[in-house]
Amino acid sequence: MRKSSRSRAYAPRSTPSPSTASPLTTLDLDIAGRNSSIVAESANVCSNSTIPQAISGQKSRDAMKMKVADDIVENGRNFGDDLSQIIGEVRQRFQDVPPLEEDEADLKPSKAKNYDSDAETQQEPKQKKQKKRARKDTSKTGFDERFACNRGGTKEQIEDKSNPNAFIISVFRKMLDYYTQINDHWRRLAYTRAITTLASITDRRISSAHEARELPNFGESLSTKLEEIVSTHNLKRLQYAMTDPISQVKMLFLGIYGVGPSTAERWIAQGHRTLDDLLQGVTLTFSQKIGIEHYGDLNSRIPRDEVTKMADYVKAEAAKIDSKVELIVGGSYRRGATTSGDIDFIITKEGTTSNQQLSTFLITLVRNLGKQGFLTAELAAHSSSKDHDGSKWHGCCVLPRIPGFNDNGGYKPVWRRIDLLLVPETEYGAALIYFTGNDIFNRSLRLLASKQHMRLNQRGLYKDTTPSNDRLKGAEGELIEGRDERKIFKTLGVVWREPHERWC
DNA sequence: ATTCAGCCTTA
DNA sequence: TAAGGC
DNA sequence: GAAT
Ligand SMILES: O=c1ccn([C@H]2C[C@H](O)[C@@H](COP(=O)(O)OP(=O)(O)OP(=O)(O)O)O2)c(=O)[nH]1
Ligand SMILES: [Mg+2]
Repeated sequence: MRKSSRSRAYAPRSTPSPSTASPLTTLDLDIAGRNSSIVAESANVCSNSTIPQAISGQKSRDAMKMKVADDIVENGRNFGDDLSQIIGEVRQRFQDVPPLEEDEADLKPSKAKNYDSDAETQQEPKQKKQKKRARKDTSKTGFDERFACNRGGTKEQIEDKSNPNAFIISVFRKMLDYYTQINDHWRRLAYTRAITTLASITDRRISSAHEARELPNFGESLSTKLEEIVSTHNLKRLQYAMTDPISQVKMLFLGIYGVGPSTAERWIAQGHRTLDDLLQGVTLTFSQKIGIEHYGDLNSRIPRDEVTKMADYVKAEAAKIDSKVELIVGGSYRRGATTSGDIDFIITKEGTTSNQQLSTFLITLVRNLGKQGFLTAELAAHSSSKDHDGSKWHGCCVLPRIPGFNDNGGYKPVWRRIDLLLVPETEYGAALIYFTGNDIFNRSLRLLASKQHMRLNQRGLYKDTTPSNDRLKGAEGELIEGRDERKIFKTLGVVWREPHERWC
């Protein structure tokens, strides 16, 4: 059932020929890439934390250089020089590297380890000071500022200049970046929240652990770190994180589309340290193969004007199939980003009430775009393999040569990730919220909904069947609204925010 | 000890 | 089901 | 990592 079920339908898995990186012309596709976003985490909290293009949670980032197999050439050039050096270092120092201390895992909370994962945090078991700060009474206003969705934020204000604790924030952000890359889910959440707290303080400087401890979202560990930052102007943990060879390798592996914390750590445990090692020593999934093959492309950002070109291309093709179908570019593009990690399309049509009514269109669109060489790989697509109503299509694409636009100094295909989301008109509003994000905004909004005994997902806002009662997705709950974006905000008591104000 | 959003696809 | 991703 |  593995390979067989997968292959049928429209497009075979792609046949990316490493050396021949020019998808166009080849009929049918070779699909590849897609993005891998590690995006930020955290529910409430946010204000002006996470960064759009600067950090953008993407796996990219400077440290993301990589070394690819010699036979794999990206854009005609073999890249990986400096990375090679880093890797080389890793190789050597590898032998006497401590067993990667704790775990940093964000896996299952199952085998919870009690001991602090931070060596430096080892403090005496000082009795917890009662920190039962009175929580904000939100019952009256119905407006809980602890939720990021209620604070909003624009990509501009992310660079909060004059904040008395700006330096502390900057260091915490680096820690956040680190945990984002290393994919430590919950620490990311914790740091995001702490940063939000600090960012909201505009009238004073926090300079001691004691002082910090009184703040929301600041526990023992973060308070201690804050003091260390203020007093020593440095943070050992960060210093270590940035230089630890194993962490670097983990980040390298996490940059591969289709590789998460579990796989990355397993490979490291098995002794792998470079992408070469992986190509030769492990069994890769289809996505991972493409992830490695197009490591550079897929970890690079897409300029806004290029996203626009891609959108035009796809829309034009869609119009030939069914002019009534509407395509909206969501994601960071809709939020006004100057660069995006991928391109996200919402596909809808007036009068539709189910994905099935759109699946035929999708299949045709994908087939046509594949024939043209625009789509180059299929990474996930329920729609094409099953006869039911698949709701999404994830793959890769390459913008063809456009004279005067991307052929300066010669055209070279660049693989980009593309996501298509099928949306019946009845779910348009909820889907728009979902696909516009950002992710933190969404989570905040959903958390807020749940606290009001409602459930928000990409299809709609539902009235739940009691908090404890259900929990089993069997109980759908009653649909409150799915069509209108604004109504959903309103029902939740959240002030309307334009897409560009949803950077959390 | 649990929760931190909620859902879809792949292997 | 575990893992990865949106 | 923090709150409950
Ligand atoms: O964990 C996630 C990831 C994404 N999304 C939503 C919000 C996001 O805006 C949209 C598209 O996902 P994508 O990964 O493309 O993020 P983006 O906001 O478009 O940023 P990028 O520029 O990296 O593509 O899906 C979530 O709800 N949860
Ligand atoms: Mg996107």
